[in-house]
Amino acid sequence: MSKGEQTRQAILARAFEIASVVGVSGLTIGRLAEETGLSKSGLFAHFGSKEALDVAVVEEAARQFVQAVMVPALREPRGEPRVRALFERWVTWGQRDGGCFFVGASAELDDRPGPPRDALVRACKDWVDELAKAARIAVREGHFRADLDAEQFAFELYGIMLSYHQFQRFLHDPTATAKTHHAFDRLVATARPASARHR
Amino acid sequence: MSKGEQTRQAILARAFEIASVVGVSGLTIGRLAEETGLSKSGLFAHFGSKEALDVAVVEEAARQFVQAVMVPALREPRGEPRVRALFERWVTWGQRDGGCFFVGASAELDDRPGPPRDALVRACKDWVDELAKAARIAVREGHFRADLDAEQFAFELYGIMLSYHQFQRFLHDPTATAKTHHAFDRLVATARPASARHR
DNA sequence: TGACAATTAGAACGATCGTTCTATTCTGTA
DNA sequence: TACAGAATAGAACGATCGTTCTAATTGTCA
Repeated sequence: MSKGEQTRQAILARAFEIASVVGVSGLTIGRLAEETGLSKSGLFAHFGSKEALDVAVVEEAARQFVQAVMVPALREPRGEPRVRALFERWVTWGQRDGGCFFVGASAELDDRPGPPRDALVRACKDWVDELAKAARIAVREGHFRADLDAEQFAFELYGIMLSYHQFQRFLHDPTATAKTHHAFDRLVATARPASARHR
Repeated sequence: MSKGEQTRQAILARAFEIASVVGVSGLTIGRLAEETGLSKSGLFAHFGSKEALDVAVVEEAARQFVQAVMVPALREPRGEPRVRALFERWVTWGQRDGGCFFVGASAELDDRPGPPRDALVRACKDWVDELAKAARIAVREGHFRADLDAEQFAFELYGIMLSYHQFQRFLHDPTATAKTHHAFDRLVATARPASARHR
């Protein structure tokens, strides 16, 4: 890895952390230069524009998300265990400083068309597809009932995660984590075949 | 209403619209002055600081939410119909320009302590309490089962709404509305007494 | 109607934004 | 080791941010 790519990577790592807290547009080239020990222009040269930096930050976030959530969860056994692992690691991911990058960025960019938004939409869609796919596998494994709507399942799972974020990080509800797990357990219980719907 | 309060109100109405689209910190005094036909300083004098303006915008949003969602829904019959009305009007509220103000503002302010955040938290908590209260009434009316956890119900309802917002406004999923209603129907079905859990 | 207060405009402030130059320092290779 | 190109620094740009003055205008009530 050349010197340039090396510092570029260091910049993005810090940029991702900052943007998780203050948002994509709250991330400023001046502050980022300060915190990485570079000059504004020196840093700027790595990206060419703020918009390109934003895109790179989104891609860095997606990269880290894959490493922290998807890769480990996909090592779990197919079916319900994997669905549960995906969810658990997702929740853990949302506990880092500034909360889930994607939750904040989605709300920020939903009315701002352009490359950064496009990159973020792609990442989120991939994630939803991954959740639905895991649910379909659980159906195939017999853990979930045959007529389960996997995309509907992903939609509702996503909602639980968003609600967790809202109650935990914003409302500071001390029972947020407990509510989140109850909601997940309830959702999974109704996804199981009628014969296994105990709990 | 004096001239001052009159223009102040006109400013806030426009400010709320703008902030719904570009966020609270995206709302700029210069732009707001431009769109209301006032000078920057003339407008500024009504609030004294940007932070005070932000608080006023949050309060204006809460005022409009009460009028558009809560007041009409509370005229519906107690129990499940009222729960349904609250949810339906909530979804409709989220379809205005820029989506639900509170969804965007919550993500924006969750890491920014201060009066604007405090005002927003109060408004959101009031709303969660209202949802839980409606669920408790539905229990009392016999529409929902006696051992229902009303706060858990409100948590999950909130999640469905947030997921709707994400899938509709951000991911542009054409089935977002259908998924939202399915999720709501499923949630309500599991809230009903076992004897009435058809559907 | 006249006078006092409330309201608005206009100009300017320092700070910071993204961006563009030019110049300097560093790195990798022949 | 010398040289070409990559990487970084520094200064400056116009624009816009929130804010503070002072001055002019307008509304309100005796």
